[in-house]
Amino acid sequence: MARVTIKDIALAANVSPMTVSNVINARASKASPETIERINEAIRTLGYQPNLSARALASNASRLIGVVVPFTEDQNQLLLDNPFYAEVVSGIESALRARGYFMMLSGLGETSNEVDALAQWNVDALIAIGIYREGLFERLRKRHLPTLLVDSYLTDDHVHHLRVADDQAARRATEHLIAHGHRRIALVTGAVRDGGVIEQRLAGYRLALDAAGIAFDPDLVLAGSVTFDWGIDAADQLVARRATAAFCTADLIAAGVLTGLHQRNIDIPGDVSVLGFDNLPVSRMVYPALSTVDQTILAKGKLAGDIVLDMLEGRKPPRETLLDARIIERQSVGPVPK
Amino acid sequence: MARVTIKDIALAANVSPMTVSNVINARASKASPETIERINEAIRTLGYQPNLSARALASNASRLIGVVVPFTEDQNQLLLDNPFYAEVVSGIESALRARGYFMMLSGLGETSNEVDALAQWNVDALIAIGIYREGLFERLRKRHLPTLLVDSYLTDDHVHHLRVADDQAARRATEHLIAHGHRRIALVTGAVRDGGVIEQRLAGYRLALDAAGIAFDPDLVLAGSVTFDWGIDAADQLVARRATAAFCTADLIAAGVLTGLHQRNIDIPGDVSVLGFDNLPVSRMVYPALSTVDQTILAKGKLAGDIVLDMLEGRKPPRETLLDARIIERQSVGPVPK
DNA sequence: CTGAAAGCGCTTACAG
DNA sequence: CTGAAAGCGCTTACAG
Repeated sequence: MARVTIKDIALAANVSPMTVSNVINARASKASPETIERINEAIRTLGYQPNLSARALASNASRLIGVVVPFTEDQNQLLLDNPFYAEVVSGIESALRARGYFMMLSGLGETSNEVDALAQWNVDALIAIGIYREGLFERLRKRHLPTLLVDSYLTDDHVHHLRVADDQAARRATEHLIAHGHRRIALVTGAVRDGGVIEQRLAGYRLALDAAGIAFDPDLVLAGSVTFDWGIDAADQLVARRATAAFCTADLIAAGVLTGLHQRNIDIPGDVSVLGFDNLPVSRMVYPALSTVDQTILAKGKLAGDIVLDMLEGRKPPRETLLDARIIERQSVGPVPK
Repeated sequence: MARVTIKDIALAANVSPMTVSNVINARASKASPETIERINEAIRTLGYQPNLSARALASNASRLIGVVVPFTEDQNQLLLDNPFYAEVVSGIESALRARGYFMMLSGLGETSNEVDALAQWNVDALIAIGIYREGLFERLRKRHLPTLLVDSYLTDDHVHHLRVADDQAARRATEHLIAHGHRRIALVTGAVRDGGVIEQRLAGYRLALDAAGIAFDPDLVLAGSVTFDWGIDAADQLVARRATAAFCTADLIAAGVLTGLHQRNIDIPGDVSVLGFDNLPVSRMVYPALSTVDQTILAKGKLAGDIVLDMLEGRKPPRETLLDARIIERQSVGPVPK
């Protein structure tokens, strides 16, 4: 039982292989209704499955989209430490699947060449999530692949962008805390990097402070990494610096802050208010339930998929797509203690 | 700048394309050191990248592994609702990448034919996670693809298995609760299905009860779904049925139970003890930190990748691989209240 | 140690 | 509306 090919179908339906190809690819008006019916019948009875490698080779288009997610060298896996990635990827996958494309997912290290690997499969386009390192970016731009950068501020004429309006979102978040009477508001965050998302959020935070006439205190910016453990550590400094509220630029960090605060028997939000960012599922699971900035991650992923396919199908989506974020009020933010 | 092919290399190095092919594929002893050096030089300067579609077509092997994760029809995305999948997939991806294979990831619905899609790409093998439905299984077995089932008890001669020793793990978990003096121990779980993992855990739970001389009470088995929300609801019944401890067959459920209990001002573990299963990252983030059964998910994913590649490379791994699970003690389990 | 030839399963101009 | 031919970029026996 060798693989059934287009030739077998052609034989069975009494046409040439090329007519079969035309019918399969729905190039209408290229075959009579009867021919089409005969061919489809043959496809059904013989159980024909197109060979996509062959198609990709011949047509120079693969219907394959490469998705790269950064990972750090020391922990060699992706998705894991931040559920954010899982959710974006999930959104992308469903958007692609809905439109008949396939996803090739790869982690992307600092030095290695996973992008090359994807290129070898002739992916039609690339979606890169959270790329900020210039080096990687250079590597990406060398291939003239249609590329969508999610959550990156690196600029280039040949690249499309999708992100939330980070400065605005951070500004609103900070204002939310100010509206509850807080003035000593810490920003707990990952590393601030050029071209990264956190830089923008820091700017939004400062804008809100300025507008409220609160002096910016660099000691209140606690930059570490986007991890639960960093949040636990940051709780110490929060207390030491007498902050009454913490705006965390990731729910993962916020969850850590909550845990760190519990360990010191500090009441949330009685003593300290905590606001997150992302609205990950985990934000509902912690105690107290975390107030956070919703960035509709899943929708973002789907949109990423759709934008990239629009690019491929010549629908010229805008170079930059900005998503709105809104605050979800739960139990972790309250009025400033007297 | 057309694509540089094997021919270009051959031309530049003054050999035939087939020698280039031999060198690229490291078929040793097939070329003199000088030839090899000349070819590699040409590859470097011309920036040659093999076309994997062409290779797959010609060699009838793709180095592509299909990974399918079930999703439910109503919510059309994968990974999302259970971080467990994200972590397994992450493990698989890194194992495959380390050995030069690629992962093709797809959601798998009840009725749809994503497996067909993967087959069209000529994946060399399939890893299916959490497949229990007979229908799907039939579809899988029809293709004579090497297949590894993760967390499934469906049996078939042509399939390999990887899972934790669920009955044993559940038994030990229940015994852990019994050792703390509990006798009214609820089992909070997803739907119990033939060929599913939960069936086995239920069996282990009963074994532990029997061994301790505790009568099995069907009212104490709370079966819903593997979700946070189900956990919240289950908390009500826990109270109504006067359970002093809950063994949850997933951390996600346990997180919900914690939240539901908090809403009723029930102290954990003072009034009710809660034990989870999985040791997801979230189990550290909830309050109190969740005692749980560690099933080393990431390692499991890596192992899944390695087993499948061993199969492909003719190393004949055992048909069934069983993982051990151990209990991680944190703060959610305590002595039975007097 | 190296090569000429055929073929993997498709699609793409080009004809008719 | 349909077909014969060439080609996509590789690999695989088979020779020498």
